[in-house]
Parts: sequence; structure tokens; C-alpha cells
Amino acid sequence: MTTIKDIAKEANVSPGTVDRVLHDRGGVSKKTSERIKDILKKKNFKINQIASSLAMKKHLSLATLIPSYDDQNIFWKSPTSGIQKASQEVNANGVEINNFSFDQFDPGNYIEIFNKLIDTNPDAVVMTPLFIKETSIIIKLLNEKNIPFIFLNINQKGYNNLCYIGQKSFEGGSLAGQLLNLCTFPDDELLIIQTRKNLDDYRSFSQRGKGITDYFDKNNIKKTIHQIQFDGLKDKVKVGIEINSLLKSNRKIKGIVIPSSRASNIIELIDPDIRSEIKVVGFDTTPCNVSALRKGKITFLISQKSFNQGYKSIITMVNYLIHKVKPDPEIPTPLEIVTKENVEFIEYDMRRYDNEL
Amino acid sequence: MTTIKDIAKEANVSPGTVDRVLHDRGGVSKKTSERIKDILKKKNFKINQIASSLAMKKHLSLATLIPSYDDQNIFWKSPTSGIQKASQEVNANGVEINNFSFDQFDPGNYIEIFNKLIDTNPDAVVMTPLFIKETSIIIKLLNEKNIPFIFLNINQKGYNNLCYIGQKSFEGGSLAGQLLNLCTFPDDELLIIQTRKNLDDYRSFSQRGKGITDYFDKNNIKKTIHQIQFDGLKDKVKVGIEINSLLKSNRKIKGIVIPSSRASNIIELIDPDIRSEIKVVGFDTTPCNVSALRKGKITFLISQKSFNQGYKSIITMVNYLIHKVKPDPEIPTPLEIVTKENVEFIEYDMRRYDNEL
DNA sequence: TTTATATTCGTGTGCGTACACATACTCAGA
DNA sequence: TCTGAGTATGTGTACGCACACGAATATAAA
Repeated sequence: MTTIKDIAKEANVSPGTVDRVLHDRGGVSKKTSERIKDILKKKNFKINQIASSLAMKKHLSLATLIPSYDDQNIFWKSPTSGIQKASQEVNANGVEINNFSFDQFDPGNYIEIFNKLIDTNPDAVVMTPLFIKETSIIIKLLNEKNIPFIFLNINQKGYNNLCYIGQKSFEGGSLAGQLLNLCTFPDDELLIIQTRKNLDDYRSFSQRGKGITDYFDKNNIKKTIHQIQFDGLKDKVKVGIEINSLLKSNRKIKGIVIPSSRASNIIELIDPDIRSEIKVVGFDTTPCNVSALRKGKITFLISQKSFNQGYKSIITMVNYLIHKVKPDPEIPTPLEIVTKENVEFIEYDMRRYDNEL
Repeated sequence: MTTIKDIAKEANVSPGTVDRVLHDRGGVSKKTSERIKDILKKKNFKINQIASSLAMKKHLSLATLIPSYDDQNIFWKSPTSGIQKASQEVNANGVEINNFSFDQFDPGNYIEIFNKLIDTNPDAVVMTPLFIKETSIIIKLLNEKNIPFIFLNINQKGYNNLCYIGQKSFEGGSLAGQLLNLCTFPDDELLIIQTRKNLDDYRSFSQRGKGITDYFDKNNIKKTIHQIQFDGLKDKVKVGIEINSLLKSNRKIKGIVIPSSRASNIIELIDPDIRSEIKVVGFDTTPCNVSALRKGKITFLISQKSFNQGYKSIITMVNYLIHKVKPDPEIPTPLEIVTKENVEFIEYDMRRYDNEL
């Protein structure tokens, strides 16, 4: 293997000079530079990445800003795990990661936590831009400090984020539409159950809802699609009554989509006799959803592989900082279809990791 | 980040001693050794892989032995690409990978190529044990030379392979069964089309076939399942006639499974009028299959993510050799369900890689 | 000649590895 | 009790290779 020293010797210069040429750092006469370049080419020199990484070892610090999770809202656990895994890997490269999490229902807290984050002077930020107005404030600050940032899981247009890593919600909705179309009779009707009201338009729940109806439109399929919205799931009794009465009065509804990650909570409220005749599509492989899937209460889950999203966000940023690799502006995660029959093999890597914790 | 020096200082020993403890190289008193181990644990010390690789200037050599691919049989391209990608990554760690490919229809060639492989004195082998008898010869040789090996994509029981990395074919079949059950009417009938005759029982095609019928058995669903076999697809005209006449005389067949990766070849032969009423499940995301999926000629593809398999096989072996990480004996790859609506987002990583080549 | 500028050199740094060497310890024999 | 050999234990450091910065030198300008 050819080393910088070899090149230097052949060119009658010092290793430092070769290094300058390799990195276009200037300060080398044109004549010398070209001589060195010729030799580099002749010997097919490739930088030894190992030695390079070791030598470059900067003490980078990354910060993440994503919503917190608890037993009730477990969705964000998965990307958090992915971030953890990536942390361990890059840690060996001298990159330190500080995680900050905020209350997903409290814009004020979002800003507050961000202020804590910025005090740690991170070299880069991976964040979920959950609230519109507050995000613009945050981004302004990041830009002033020249800190690069990646959007994770939720996208906001119009910013100079390095890239967006997340699912395509609209397309996820279309997929749900296709699946239900495949597994119901042509004149069956569908129901979309939103678990939150007054959704910002950019939210995944909302986008998914649009994607569903779009699937039928673009394929010229006539389908009656009912919609129902709830303002959270606190009052389960009321929600249950409302859904059941709707289903009873519309016996043609044979397919339900729940565009949030709360499918399991919803289907528990449905009268078992009715439910057994209905195909259900939910989103995200939360433990509750997976359990319901195994029991046959949910037919399909569409997973956005959020573990991978978290993982990838860190790796992407580190590659950018250390190796100057510019990522694609949009890195979509696969829309993974999960059923009772393949759930066992899904995200094997992630489970393995979780068990090891 | 904690370094060996830090540990050494805290334990009042020299870095060399810490290194001995880390690598169990002996020559350290029990007392000292335990003191050091405690500190290592306390500080959560992890060896810096970068520095380690550099210092060791490792020269591991891995060899792979998998079937070759061409335009007709493109299946093996995908794991090959995965292996390529992993090669590049580990190359930076001083691991060299030599690929050997054999004719998947010629057992003699399998042995012949293996002999070439063994002449390169590899430290480990990743292989697809395609032929039963010949494999036993190969493994005997590997064991004599004490060379660890991983089975990729096809499993053979009874050997001391480090692990098996591949899909669960039987379960893949069950999944196909479930999907067709979901998207056909209860009294519709199904057809399984095997593209090869006289299959060894362990082959994935054969296992998938069994998995399909098993799905209906275990769920107590009565379903008429027709089967038809061909000895390769050379005589397309004959195959076409046979299938079409079968479908015409059994108009209740509304679902077809092709357990090999040749779904697109088969469906091209089916009369369009008949085909449009039939749901088709195929396996593997070969370019032809994907194209047929996009055109709506195939309803579901079940992908075994063979790109990932190839990738993972290398990474797993390298982790074993360098970091002594013992892998699980079976590493199943996800059974990925692909439809027209999510195909775009599938194996993004792989496509990206292929484009970069 | 002096000052300014362009080139180039030399070397410490990152961190773990492994080997030659040094020191401490044990025990047999006198 | 002392000596010397033999062993157990531990130290110190050169090495792998690229990187980057201060210092040195060469060259040009004043």
C-alpha cells in the first residue's frame, strides 16, 4: 500500500507538502504540485481512511432535539433508540452526542429546551421541527451561529436544513388506501379516524388522510370514505360510543384507517362483533400496535422505520461534518408493510439493540 | 472520551498493562488485572477502533463464494452488491475481500471455484451452500484449516457454520398465503406456479410452497390450491399454453403465487384478460419484477432484502474476526412486502449505492 | 541589504499495539 | 541468611499513517 511518505520520497518533498496537495490547501508551487499529482496518479494513491480519521479526530459535539416519550406516547422512543445506537458507534470516533427532549404538546417548552441545547455550543443539530412559529425562531438562531441542522421525521419547507430524513406521509396514506382497496369488496365503504383535531396541515396525520383519498381519486375508483375526528383520546367512553354508533348505522364500512400511531387504542374501543368483520390499517410499530396486529385486531401496520430514521440522522450528520459528504436533500424511509405473518422479522436489528440495553 | 492512557493513569500502571488486560494477553497479576477491569467498567471504556485498526495494520482476508448472475438470472446481483458495499466499508479497516462466483447449475464448478478460493488462504469464508453433497466436502476442508464460515441465503443444517443469514422461506410462503387470502374472496381458488422441477426439499422455492398451504391449514381456512410445475422457462410458448388453459378451465382461480423470483416471466405469458382479474404474489425485487409491479401486473412482491443479506454477512464476519462478536446462529432478514405504492421507497440505500458504482 | 512573501520542512498529535527491556518476587541451594 | 536463577509482573516506546501548524528556507520585491 502506498503511503504519503512513499509519494513524498519519490517527489523529493516532505510528507506535509504532499498532504497540502491532497487537500488543496494551497501554499505549494504549481510546478511541485503537478509533479506530486502525477506521482499520486501513477501510484494510484488512496488516502488511508483509518489513519486519516485518527489524525483528524476532532471533538465534535452533536445535539438532538426531539419530543419526549412516555407510556402513553411511546412513538418517539423508537427514533430515540436509533439515535442511541448511532451515538455508540460514532462515539468511537470522538463524536459526542447530547440529547434534548421536549413536550410535544407545549411549544413554549420546545423553545425553552432549545435554549438549553444551544448553550452547549453544539457543532450541529438534529431536530424535529414540530411547531411552525417557534421553529422559525430556532432556525434563525442556528443560522446566525452557522450551525448545520437536519430535520428528522417532520419536515418544514423553506429552511436551509442540510436534509430531511423521514417518511413520506402522503404516500403512506396512499399505501393504506391501496391495501384497504385490495382487501375489501368494491362496494364496501371506508372510515378514517383521526385522533386529533385542528391538525396543522403539514402533520403526518393530516397528510396521510389526504393520501388515502388521493389513492382512490388517481386510480378512478369510486369509494365512499367516512371521516371522524376526536380531540385526543382522553374520554375513551365517549370516543367508543361515537365510533360504534357510526359503524352500526353504516354496516357497509368494512375498512378503517387510523392515520396516527394510536390504532391499537382505537380498535380496543370497537365492539368485537363489528370489528371482526372490518379490516384495519394503522401506522407505526409501537408495542401496542404490534400486539394488536399479532392478535389479528389490526390487519396491516405501515411502519416508517423510525428507529432507522433516528440512526440515519446521526450517521448522516457525522458524515457531513467529518467527511464532508453532502446528503440528498430528502432521505425517505421505506414504507414498510407489516402483517401478522412478517412482524416477527421486522426491525430485527432494533429489537436486538433494545434487548442489549 | 476515555483512552487507554486515562485508564492507565487512574490505575497507576502503564498503558501497555491496560492493553494486556484488554486483550487477555496474560502477564498481569490477578490483583492488578481486576483493578484495571473495574476502572474500565466504571469509565465505560471502549477501544477506539480507528486507532486499533491503524496500529494493528490488519491484513484480514475474507473470501465469498456465491452463484454468479447474468441477465437471465439476475437474482444474485443483489447480494453481490451488498457484499461490494460492505467491502468498501471494511476495506478502510484493512480487510480485503475476494469474491468467487460459480455457476448455479453446475456442482462441479462449485467445487472447482472453491478450490481456487482456498488457495488464497482466506481468514474466513462467506458462502452459499447450494449443493448438498459438494458442500459437505467443502466444509470438511474448511474445518481442517480452521476457517470460520457463514452460510448466506441458503441454509444447510448440521454444520458448524458461524451463522446463517437469510430469509425464512417457509414463513415467506405463509405471508404470501395471508396476502392472497386478504385480497381474494373466500371461495376463490389459488394457484402455485413452480418454475423448476425436482427441487431439493431445502430450497427456498420448495419451502415457500409449503408455507403457503400451511397458512391456510393453521388458520383453518378452506381453500382450494392448485399447483403446477415447469422444468425451467425455456419453452415459453408451451408454459404459456399450459397456464392459460388451466386458468380458463378453472375460472375460480383468482390468486397466483410464484415462489421463485421469476414472477414477471410467468405473468407475461398469461392472457391479459384473465390476468387482470387475478391477484399475483411474487418474490424478490428483481428489476423485471419491480417493473411488472409498477405496471400493476404483480400485486405484491415479497422481498428478502438480499442486498442487506450480502452486506450483513460481511459485516457480521468482520465483527466476529476483529471484535470477537459471536452472532446469533440465525439472522433472519425481514420479509418485506412491496406494492406499487411503496416500491419507490424500498431499498433506497441499495439503489443509491448502485447508482454510485 | 532588508523586508515581505511564497514554499517547503519537520514534527507533535491522535490512540492502541506489541515487543524489548526493566524490575519485583519466589525459591532452591549454600 | 544470603545468592543467583528463574519467573512473574510491569514499563517504555517505536510504530502504523495522515494531518496541520510552527518554523525554516528560498525567492522576490523594495
